[in-house]
Amino acid sequence: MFAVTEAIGFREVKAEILRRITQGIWPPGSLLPGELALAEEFACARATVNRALRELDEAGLLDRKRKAGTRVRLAPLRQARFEMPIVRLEIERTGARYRYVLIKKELLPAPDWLAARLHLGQGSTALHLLCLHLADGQPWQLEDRWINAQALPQVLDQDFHHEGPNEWLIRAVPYSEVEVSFLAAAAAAEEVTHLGFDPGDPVFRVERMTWWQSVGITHVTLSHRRGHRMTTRY
Amino acid sequence: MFAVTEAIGFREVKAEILRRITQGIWPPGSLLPGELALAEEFACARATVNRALRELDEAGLLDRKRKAGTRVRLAPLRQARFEMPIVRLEIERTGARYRYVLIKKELLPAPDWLAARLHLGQGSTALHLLCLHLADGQPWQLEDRWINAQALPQVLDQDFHHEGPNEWLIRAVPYSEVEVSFLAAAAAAEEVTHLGFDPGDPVFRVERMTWWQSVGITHVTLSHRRGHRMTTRY
DNA sequence: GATAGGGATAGGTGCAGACATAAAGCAAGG
DNA sequence: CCTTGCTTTATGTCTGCACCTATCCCTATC
Repeated sequence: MFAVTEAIGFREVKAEILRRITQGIWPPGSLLPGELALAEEFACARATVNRALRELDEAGLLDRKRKAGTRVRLAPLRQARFEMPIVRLEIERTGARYRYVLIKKELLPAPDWLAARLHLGQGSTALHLLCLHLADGQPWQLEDRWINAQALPQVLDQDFHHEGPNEWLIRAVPYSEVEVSFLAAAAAAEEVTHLGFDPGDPVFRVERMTWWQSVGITHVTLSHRRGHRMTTRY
Repeated sequence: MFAVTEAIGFREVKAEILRRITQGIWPPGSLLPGELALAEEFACARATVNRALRELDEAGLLDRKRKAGTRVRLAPLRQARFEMPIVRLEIERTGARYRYVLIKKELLPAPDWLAARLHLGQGSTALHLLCLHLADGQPWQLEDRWINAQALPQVLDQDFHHEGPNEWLIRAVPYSEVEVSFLAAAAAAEEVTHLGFDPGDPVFRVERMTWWQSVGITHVTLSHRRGHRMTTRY
């Protein structure tokens, strides 16, 4: 038939609005036209404009309030998003051969710091695991994990000699809340022994805690090999 | 009139689907009913189901493909999102008094490593700045910044004695691409001098590079005070 | 002048229907 | 058996419409 006018998609609307923001046509703090006006300008439905604006809002570039309208954020919210895949996949993706070693496994009364952070009651017991993940035989990541044995009695049936607790937990246990921290620390004894650091060397650590409906499930400290970086691009 | 049946919102649909996933009703890898079937079950429009599913997909819990349908991810994509506010706001939010000091400002030929990482041509010049951000008089963050002086000639008119380059850049310069890295490093001379570290102490560093339409704008290394953690909860 | 009430407005979300598009899977042909 | 191409189908997206709700802001009142 006749050439149909290209349908305007939310991506195009989003791109154009982004352009106007980055090029200063709509400077920081300024008020954007209403959704209806934009829909008219772009010759599309308001829902399309809405989605574009909503995504830019989520990306931290806009500030939207009912009745007040949509404004360009004074300082764009800067955020970084990191993917943290399972170690095995991360290693295999580099082309290296993955190997896993269980170094220690012990059932202990939960230490105070653990009880406090996971909100455990007095006298709780926890399974403590120390595991090493290797890439082509080289130490890659040391995993120091505590698992709430009350909340997860089935954990005692696992031997964790051939599969890390990480992958088992992901498969077997849901979580509702997570806290992740990144930090730099001086290499401790176990990091010296298993990752080849010298005492006091800077180590990049990730700490992760998870809860399921307010009950603490697990706490893990992941220590990375020398020179490890967590990088993201967007 | 008569009691109107509560409209089903995408949040409710999302919550119910999430419940079925976390409680194992729809185990990892399983195929969910189609959007149409779900819309019928929840007595809502397909668009509502679509939004719920789309958000769960973005959260990394689902894997959606046209024609193939929607599946529960075998391993939920684990991701962490960090907000990185402007240092001043971060400090003021803790209730502390913010202070900023310019330590060094020099115009230099871009060093090779910088030229390589920002894709600068031979013989480029760059403005090098060293700044300290303090909270209640205590060093909080050391900012070691390089700015492409070719791409941003107006940077030479700034004196940066009363405002950090960070805030000026945010206000004045757009960017199209960003790379952020987190890492642990041994304290270097400047970190020892200005942040009170002992030589070799572990320092948490953030490196950030930005480009505007493929031309490098700035590279910054942010070194944090002792014990700094980057934390997120979700 | 301070405050409480009441539009008017902008975004938030819902619905039903339509077409677009990717891709799985079957079928025909080599 | 392998490749190519078609059909089918689930998701992706858009359109218009409607109603809800938070809020700004103006006005009436104390």
